[in-house]
Amino acid sequence: MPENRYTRAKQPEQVRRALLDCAAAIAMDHGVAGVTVQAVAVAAGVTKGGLFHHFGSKQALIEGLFADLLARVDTEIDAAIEADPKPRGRFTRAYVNAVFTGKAFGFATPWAALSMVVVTDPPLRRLWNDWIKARLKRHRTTDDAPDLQIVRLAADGAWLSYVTTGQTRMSAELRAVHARLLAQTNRRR
Amino acid sequence: MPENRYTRAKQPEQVRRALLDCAAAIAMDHGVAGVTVQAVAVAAGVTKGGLFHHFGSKQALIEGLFADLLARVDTEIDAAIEADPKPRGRFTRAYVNAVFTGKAFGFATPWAALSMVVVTDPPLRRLWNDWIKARLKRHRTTDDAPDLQIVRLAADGAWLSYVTTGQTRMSAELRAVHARLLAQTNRRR
DNA sequence: AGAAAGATACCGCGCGGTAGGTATGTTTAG
DNA sequence: CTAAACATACCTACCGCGCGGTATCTTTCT
Repeated sequence: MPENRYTRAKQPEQVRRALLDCAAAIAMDHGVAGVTVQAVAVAAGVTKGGLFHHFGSKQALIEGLFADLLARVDTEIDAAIEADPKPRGRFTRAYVNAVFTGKAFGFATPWAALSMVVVTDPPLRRLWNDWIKARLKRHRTTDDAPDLQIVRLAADGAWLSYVTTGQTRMSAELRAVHARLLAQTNRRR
Repeated sequence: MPENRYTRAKQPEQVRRALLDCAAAIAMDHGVAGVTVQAVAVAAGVTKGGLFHHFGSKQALIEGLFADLLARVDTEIDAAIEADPKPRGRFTRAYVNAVFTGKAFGFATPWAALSMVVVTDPPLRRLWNDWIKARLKRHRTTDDAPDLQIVRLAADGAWLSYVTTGQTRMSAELRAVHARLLAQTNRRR
């Protein structure tokens, strides 16, 4: 039964998306170590060779995934900022909300797994640093204050705590922290 | 030239220590991915077989390293607490100082590399969770307050920020955060 | 003598990556 | 209009390497 396997519809865009999404999904529930070229390829219904056609190396795949995630975060945060009537702390609030309840890099997202390799991997680290640096510069008129910085750091810490506990749902304690941090961005100091 | 290779002085304690220290050193400047059984063994001047005599598996080695680090942190924090005259926020202050300037798991320690795998590795995660949980319970009379929790979270966030920037020295900005967090533990609320 | 400490040699596996083929699409010459 | 010519997308099969781990032997300590 020599059924021909070369019958795939050619939709490079869709395949690329599928590869990215599958990589994210695998990173999410098998850990970043589970993100092997093979696994991603078969999950996307493609072979390894096909994957390497879109991404020249595993590194390229990871960076692509990372960039994609950052892009989503960007749109999410921009939307939140635009909807925020109060100038001061706009970005910080958007950031905190993104971390705690965001669809892009909140809890229970591929971000959790990926951000770990960010620490290890210099190229990825650069991408992240550039991103946060650019955002801070862009919002320096509304968010450049020591107390807001601490709020953002605490959000990072909360996120880290959440990740290390490995819970799937957010604890009441963390929700309380969330509320408290938001309040802190509104308080006059 | 049949030079005899079995000339090692037998000091198992020292070898064990060397293995742990070398593993830490490698994790520190080659990343956690560089911590291979072979690399650790040769760095400690031992063969793989020798290593496996002390640690039955790689996992055991990692856990041993982790436990060792935690023990150092413990003594460091205990000392700091004992030297602190003011009851409220004792542990939080000790924790913050440990994170920012501590010898055990401050910046530029093997902790940076290791803490990343803590997130990934369930057994290690348990060890960490148990540790912090026990400490918090132990100091609940002095450090169980929402504002102190936020201070600790911010310290974690600062540590994360430091690690992701990959700097070897602490920036002036982070030093300012350090001071600010310490001050926050003393403030009456 | 016997156990602990360590050395040597070897294995299987799964990984990232490559080589070369075959379909499907797009452009262009007659 | 059509068919050759080329480019893109994807597949199959394979490779080398380095890893964690094991089996077995030799030396040293008590």
